[in-house]
Amino acid sequence: MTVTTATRPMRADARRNRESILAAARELFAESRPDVQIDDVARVAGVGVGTVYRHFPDKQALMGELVRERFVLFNERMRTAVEEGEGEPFEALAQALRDNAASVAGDAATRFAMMSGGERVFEYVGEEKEEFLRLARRLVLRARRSGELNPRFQATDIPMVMCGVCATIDKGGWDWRRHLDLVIEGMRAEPPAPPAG
Amino acid sequence: MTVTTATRPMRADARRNRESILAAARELFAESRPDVQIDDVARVAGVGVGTVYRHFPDKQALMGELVRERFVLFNERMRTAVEEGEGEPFEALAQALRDNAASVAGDAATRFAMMSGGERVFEYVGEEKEEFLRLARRLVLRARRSGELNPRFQATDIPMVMCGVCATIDKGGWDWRRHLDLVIEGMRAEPPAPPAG
DNA sequence: ACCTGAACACCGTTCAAGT
DNA sequence: ACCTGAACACCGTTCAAGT
Repeated sequence: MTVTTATRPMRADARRNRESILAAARELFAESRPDVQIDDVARVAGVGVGTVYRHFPDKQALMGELVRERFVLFNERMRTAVEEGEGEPFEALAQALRDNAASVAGDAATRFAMMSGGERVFEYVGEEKEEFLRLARRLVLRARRSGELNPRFQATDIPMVMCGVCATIDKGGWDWRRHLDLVIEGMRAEPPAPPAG
Repeated sequence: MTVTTATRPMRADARRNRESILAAARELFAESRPDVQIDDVARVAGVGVGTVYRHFPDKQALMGELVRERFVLFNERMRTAVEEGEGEPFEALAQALRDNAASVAGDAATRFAMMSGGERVFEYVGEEKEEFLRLARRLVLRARRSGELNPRFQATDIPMVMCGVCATIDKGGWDWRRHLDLVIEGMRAEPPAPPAG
């Protein structure tokens, strides 16, 4: 007897509208710098404002869905790292971070949603965030056992550093790859002390 | 013949008002989570809204001044590191970063202004930002010469990593000290290759 | 020279009426 | 069951009138 949120299938037009709204949001959030208005999202999606609010209780929920979908991609990448990184556990972890960072770097809409959407945005990503952490724990544990990962590094540090790198992606002309590489260097275990003498 | 922005002294009541407004802004930005209204700033400062706008062209300018004042403190700390860190250049740099991060960590108002104020906020901090970079360059150069700093680390990486750490200060229950320590480990030069054999 | 606050503009959100 | 868009509420900003 499992408890599932009973989501009966949507009417076809409603489903289409929902997709149009998300597509419009992605387009507008990605392009416009100052801020995006729900009226514009509705217009570009070809629906009334009320329809946007029928699908998403408020603006943050709409942003939250963009973030949630990005997390689904993060998790796919993390799963690949778990499955295929057996041989080089540290490098598998590092490369998953690089790929996920590149993934946000290429998605201005989600970045905007994550950064300026406030905490509430992540309320809509609960399940995916948990799955992310489960996968992170597996990657971290394995890399730690291989001795290449700094033993003080924790799985929860992964979203932390991702957030840090992400925050610097479109500011100050900085180079996020350089930032991430720096962090990855910090994640490496210190090499064993040289043989005495 | 130097060009200075001719700022004639303000009338005493105007100066007092300006200070009240900044104090009110600091108080409100630090406390209220969702967002702060200019009307509230004016009320707490005991002035009319128009007075706020007479002193600060818009909300971002007000936030910008909070950030600017924090940068003045950053720079004081950086100068101390330059002057007193001769003996241990890497540690001097690292400790300046730790102290400045602690400084923002204890100032929710500025943090809020930096994070949610958008790029425009930093337009009001130009001079202090340049001075910060000058000091950063001196610290980095010296630490690099000592051989303790990763030679690929640049002065402009300092605001970048500060921004990254800062972005994670009041989210997700993360530990910013841990985050910064990780980055500092990444900044360290790799130890010389062990003697062949 | 500076202050005030009512009025305006803008944009997130609601809801009565429609299919 | 879902859609529409005019109306409302909220808040940043302006400006005519005041000292």
